[in-house]
Amino acid sequence: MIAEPKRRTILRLVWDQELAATDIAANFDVTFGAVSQHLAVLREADFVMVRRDGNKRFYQTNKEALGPLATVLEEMWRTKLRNLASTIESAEGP
Amino acid sequence: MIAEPKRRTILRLVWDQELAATDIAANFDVTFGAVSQHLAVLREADFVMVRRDGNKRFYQTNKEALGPLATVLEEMWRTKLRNLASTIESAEGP
DNA sequence: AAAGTATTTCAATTTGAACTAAAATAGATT
DNA sequence: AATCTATTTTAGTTCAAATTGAAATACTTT
Repeated sequence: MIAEPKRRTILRLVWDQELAATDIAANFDVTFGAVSQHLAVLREADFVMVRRDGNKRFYQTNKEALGPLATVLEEMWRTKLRNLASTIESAEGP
Repeated sequence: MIAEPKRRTILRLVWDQELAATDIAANFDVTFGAVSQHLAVLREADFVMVRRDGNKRFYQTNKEALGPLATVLEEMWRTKLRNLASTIESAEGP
């Protein structure tokens, strides 16, 4: 779930700012549709909130729904734990 | 890589003792070949050392090659971080 | 209303990892 | 040398998840 690196990146992108789906998608080199599907997964897990404004949908991380994971992720991005998850996921040896 | 639970279990099994491939495989309910392939992955990453003794190959975790991951894994098995990795991998929302 | 922009959803494809079964390698035992 | 035990390797299968491309939905602008 949050193992998927793109989804973690998305959570980080909208961690403390809203971004429209387009702007989120701009950060990846897969199709808009693919990103939209990642957003759907995050939405279903309630890990992001969506605000509709006219045409656009603004996403933002729902830290509360993340519970203890919120702290964990913040730690990961901030400290020496930064690469823990991705290391564990994808460590390829020295 | 180390995201794969069986591989983490293997590292744990041979964390501070040597075990022959057979004995490692006995801990899983997949075929011997499958386990051997996990061992191959760990070998290629240099995360395990192999000692050949006659017929058998004795495996043991190469903590040094793991670097900081060694500590992280030990922590995971010992403390509240226990489920961090698996939580991150498989969190499915509230 | 027609055309454009933003986004989601769907069906089909691709990809990659793990698995099985079987063949190959190699040392040990009879 | 033939067989047995231990292990790896290979080829092919399976399965889930990510991706694509296209169609569908919905709001905006002209």
